[in-house]
Amino acid sequence: MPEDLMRDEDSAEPKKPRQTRIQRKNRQAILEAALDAFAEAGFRGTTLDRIAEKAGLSKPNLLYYFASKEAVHGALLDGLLDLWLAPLRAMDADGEPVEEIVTYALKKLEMARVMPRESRLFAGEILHGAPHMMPEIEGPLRALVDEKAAVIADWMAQGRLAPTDPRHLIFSIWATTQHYADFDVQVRALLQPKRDEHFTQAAQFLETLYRRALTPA
Amino acid sequence: MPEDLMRDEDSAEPKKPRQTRIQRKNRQAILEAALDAFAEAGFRGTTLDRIAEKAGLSKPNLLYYFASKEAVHGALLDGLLDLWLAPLRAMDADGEPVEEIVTYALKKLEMARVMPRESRLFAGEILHGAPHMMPEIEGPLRALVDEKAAVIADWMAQGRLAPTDPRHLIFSIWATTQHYADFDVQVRALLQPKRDEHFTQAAQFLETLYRRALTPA
DNA sequence: CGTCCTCTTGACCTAATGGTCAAATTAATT
DNA sequence: AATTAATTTGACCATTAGGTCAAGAGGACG
Repeated sequence: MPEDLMRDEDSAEPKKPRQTRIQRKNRQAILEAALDAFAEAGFRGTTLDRIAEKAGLSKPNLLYYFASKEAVHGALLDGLLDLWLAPLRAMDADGEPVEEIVTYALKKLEMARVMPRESRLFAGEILHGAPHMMPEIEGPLRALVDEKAAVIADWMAQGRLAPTDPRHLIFSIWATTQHYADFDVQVRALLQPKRDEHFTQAAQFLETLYRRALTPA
Repeated sequence: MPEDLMRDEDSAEPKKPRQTRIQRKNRQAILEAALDAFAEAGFRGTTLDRIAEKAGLSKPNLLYYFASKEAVHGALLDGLLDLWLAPLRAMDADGEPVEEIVTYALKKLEMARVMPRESRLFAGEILHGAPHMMPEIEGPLRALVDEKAAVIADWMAQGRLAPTDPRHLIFSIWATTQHYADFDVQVRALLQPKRDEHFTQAAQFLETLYRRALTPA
């Protein structure tokens, strides 16, 4: 999974592979292990030994691939926002407004289901003040939100969507969908323990919620 | 604030004060400082020295009042769930359904505004698997949710509320409201930096959202 | 005002943890 | 096969952090 989170230095110029076979494999294993660990216990709660163990390496060997614990964390975070926002980017100004938004919410829910670790990693980062991600949030994220909020506002102005605050609408979609990843243990504890069935219910609920709230009178 | 989170041993039998004036003051200061610290940096990211410093005590002195870091954390968590669920408890089966739910959501939002630290403390706990709170979640919380879900289901059966999944409805209220506390830095980074004005907007948005989605056709 | 109990602290201990390093081992390359 | 470069690791180090302890300072009260 963290494949998506790894910056590939040489995407434009495949001059020198730079990454040997072994390197690629081990970096990969480290990021995978770290994602697991960080999502579970947070940055401070995760030890290098634990990551190394999960990755099947010795600690010094891990540090041969990443300069520090921070570096591992940073590598994970680097690609995360992009990955996370892909569905929002895909929201099409030329589509049918209600469908676009419902689709967005459902895609986001699906991501929460398939990538709960990424969601938790992100949640932890924001919860503790976004020390690493602030620039990306204030830059690209804000730009994207501004853009899409404008699209939604347009739809509303055209009467194709019941009027409400576009930004808070987006927040509510983030909140309701990520909730199923970030508060997973709580959700599971409060529902019957049928395997992931609740994601289907959640999808139905959210579709109903947003369809009712946004379909123009 | 953590006054509410402190277990008062002697509520029924005021036999022995047990708590001296100094004790009350210092325990209080410690919990207040710890709430700040834990909410900001999480359990593992918070040091006893930091708490002691914030509380204006020496570390050994802090440990005179609480046996361990765990104990401080536990003391904070102990009262938290009760405090957190008070608004849901207040939801009245005899009230007007839509109003009851909208009121609940708005109360919850208000709590997120007034007690963001408590919200973050809770979020961190759940995010990392609820190691301390699981019993309370599976016990009292689940019971309360079951009870209120039944009330909501009743309302829906009576046609006084548009039908949908009651539990997921509750989750959505938790998610959308707590989002403003837990993801505060993100919310602020994406909106104009007007002081807490966004809580008013959020209230309007949420009221609209739930009113539209729940008012029977 | 002396005694007992509460409170406070400086010094100290130990375990955990992030990180280093030189030496050894293994893969590439010629 | 030899040489070079990449990879791996055991031993080590320094710092941090949770927690202890014995002794001292402060308060309550007969």
